[in-house]
Amino acid sequence: MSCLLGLVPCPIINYLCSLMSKRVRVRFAPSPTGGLHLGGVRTVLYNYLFAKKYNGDFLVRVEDTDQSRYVAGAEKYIFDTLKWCGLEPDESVEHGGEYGPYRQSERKAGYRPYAEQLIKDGHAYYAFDTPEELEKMRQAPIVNGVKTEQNHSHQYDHTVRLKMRNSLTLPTEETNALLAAGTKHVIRIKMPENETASFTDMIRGEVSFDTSLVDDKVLLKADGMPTYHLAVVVDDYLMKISHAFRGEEWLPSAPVHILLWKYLFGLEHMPQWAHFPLILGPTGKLSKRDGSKYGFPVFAMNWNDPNTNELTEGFKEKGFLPEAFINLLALLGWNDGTEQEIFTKEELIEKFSMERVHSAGAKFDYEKAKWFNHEWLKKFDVPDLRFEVKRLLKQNGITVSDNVLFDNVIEAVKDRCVLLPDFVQQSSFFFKAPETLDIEAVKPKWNDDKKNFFIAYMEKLASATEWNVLALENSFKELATGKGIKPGELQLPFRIMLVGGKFGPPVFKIAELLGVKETIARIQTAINLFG
RNA sequence: GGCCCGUUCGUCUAAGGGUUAGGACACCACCCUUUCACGGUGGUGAUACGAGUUCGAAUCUCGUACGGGCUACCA
Repeated sequence: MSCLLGLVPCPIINYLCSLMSKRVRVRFAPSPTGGLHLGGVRTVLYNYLFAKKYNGDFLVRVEDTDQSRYVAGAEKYIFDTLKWCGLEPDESVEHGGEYGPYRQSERKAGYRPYAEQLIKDGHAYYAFDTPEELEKMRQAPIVNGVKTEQNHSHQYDHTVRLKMRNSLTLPTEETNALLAAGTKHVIRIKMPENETASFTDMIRGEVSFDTSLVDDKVLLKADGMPTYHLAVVVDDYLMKISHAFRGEEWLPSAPVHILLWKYLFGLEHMPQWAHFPLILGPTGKLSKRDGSKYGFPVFAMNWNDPNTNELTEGFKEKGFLPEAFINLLALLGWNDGTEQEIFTKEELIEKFSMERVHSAGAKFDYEKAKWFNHEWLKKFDVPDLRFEVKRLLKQNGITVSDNVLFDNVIEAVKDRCVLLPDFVQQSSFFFKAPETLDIEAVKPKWNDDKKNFFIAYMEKLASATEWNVLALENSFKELATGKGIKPGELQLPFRIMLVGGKFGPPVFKIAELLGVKETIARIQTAINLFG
């Protein structure tokens, strides 16, 4: 890592130089094991924003090398999520590109040579230990043969590797014989002793590790698949990744990756790294369980686990707009330094900067998330909402035939909706007379005077020459005053007649949109009902 | 247990040695509105603790406490 002159060890200059000297290429590497949760989507988002900001490439490759956890359908789900969020990759399984294949399982054969090279160079070794032997090793150092809370696991590291069955302890001939016989084995990295592995995190600054304290991670599994550690380094190199961003949970494995870069390709080719803070739930790291427990989604879209047949609700189905979703996610751990909170995707791309991402974890607040959606609903114009609202109404058995009315209704109603499904309650009554009226809200104060008022009002409406909010309101108040009733006392009954309940836009606005015929019909129906 | 990361209102955060520690969500009050909202005005509310450096510390250093992550042939 050096800047152009190679003299000034300044991270910022190095960083700027790296931006100038190579094309920005970032990647997201999901494992197809389930739904994409908030943290996952935010990782995608920050990767995407960074790539787009510097006119770079955003690549998605799939980590499907753990077959025991592979879930059919999860890969498609992940790409569907990216599509919904508007964060589509430039290169991926689905989008093609010149660095494929983009599934690790399809790259399987390519990883072993790198692991073998490490062995040749003395940085890795074959290990033949069986699961039972490993278990025995982990039990061994425990005092009095008892596992305790304080001392429960033991690493496969420099303190024990010379007591295990591997190519460091076995004679060369025996190792070769075992390999020739096709004995199950893994390849482990040989972590050096007393070295410091360090790097400059774009968010946290310098982070360093004592290599003596890191274990000899498996690089190549017995089935020939690479572990994440080998795969991420090899693929990032081959795919020319310039910046690698991932969650904070990866920070402890950084020394392994740093060493692999050093041994395999040279540290000067290692991407710039940043580790994002975790997104926390009410009681700790946000988990799938938090969703059902506290009643908010944790996945971007509905995830139906084919193994358990368990459905986890998503933000999409809950009624969030994708624009609001990425907005709220972007602000969970980043801000642009001003007081602006509502950002379009284009603004986020323009203003995003990795240096302003927080280093501390952020607790997810569902109330604030809903506020973002509300703001976006208000910000949206009617045409932006037609499709979704129509779909929701249809789902609830309401067919819209009058498109002019439909637009007017959306306009009248959208500011009072927080989530998309709120449109159903707020607008159904415009297209379909309420099936039940909240009689209890009217009955106690209902009397003949009021009844007569509405009978007279119907007549007045029937002959009205003007049909708009102002005219309706004026004639209503005139008539009420003339009959010696306070107009205010009549507004609630009028609302119940038209809407069925105590909600919706201003009552005269509703009457205006409903039109003369429907308004009179509803008053008549209600009068009959109230008696 | 070991290693790593972190710590400003209940929550998300601003403040890069000098501010009455600012904003947003939530909450409360009032205004608007005789529905519910939107909107407007105001209010309650924070630098984890202890040392040190400094004329001056939320800010720099150290320690303590607390929280989180990792410690798999999972990613």
